[in-house]
Formats: sequence, C-alpha cells, structure tokens
Amino acid sequence: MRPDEYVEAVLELVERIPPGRVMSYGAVADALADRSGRASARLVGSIMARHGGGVPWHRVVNAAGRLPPGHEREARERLRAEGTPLRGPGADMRASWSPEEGM
DNA sequence: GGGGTGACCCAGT
DNA sequence: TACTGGGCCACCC
Repeated sequence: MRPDEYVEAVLELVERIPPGRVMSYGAVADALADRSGRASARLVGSIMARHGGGVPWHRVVNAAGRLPPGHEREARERLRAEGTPLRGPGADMRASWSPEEGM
C-alpha cells in the first residue's frame, strides 16, 4: 500500500465515524493495521493535521479524549452540537466507536 | 544519509 | 495528578 493510499484509507475511515461518537488516533491506526500492515498513532495524527480538512476531524481525539491543539474551541463546539458526551477538557472516551460496531 | 519534529501511546515513577 | 523515557514513522531540512 502506497503512502497516499494510506492517507486515503485514514480519511475514509474517519468519515465513517458516526455523529456523537469519537475515535482515538491510536484506534484509527489499529483499525487500519489489518488492511495496510502499518499502524502508528503519530502517523495518523500528522495525517489529520495535514489532510484533515474535509472530514469530521473533530471526531478524532487522543487516547485521553483531549482535543487537537489549536482547535479545542472549534472541536468542542462541533462535538457539543452532535451530542457527543464531553468530560473535562475534551471528549468522554466512553463514546469511542470502532469500525466493527458500524457494520 | 543523518537528525529533529509532531493533532500519539503506554508503562513507570 | 504530572513528568519521563522509549517506541513509533512520514516529513523536512
């Protein structure tokens, strides 16, 4: 799988996250590991930073539920609008979603 | 080719 | 609760 295809796969998966649910960078990397053989939370993070526009990037948070630096306000607002449970500074990880669950 | 960096993660202190 | 160290991997000097 070429790097640009990996990017496509990440964005595709992020688009499938249902409103009101979230996924961590690590979970995304994990879910794609089967299909691509590669898994790196850091890589997913950098992909979202560079190509995240155009997909519901606010549904992807870090493992602690923290929102992306510099976009906390924006992400919080969108999550609240979707009814995503919030806890403390970010999202409530009890709302985390997995691809298996959505099929 | 070598080295620093980052929207990360986990275990240990 | 907060910090640290090691692992991770594409990108950019």
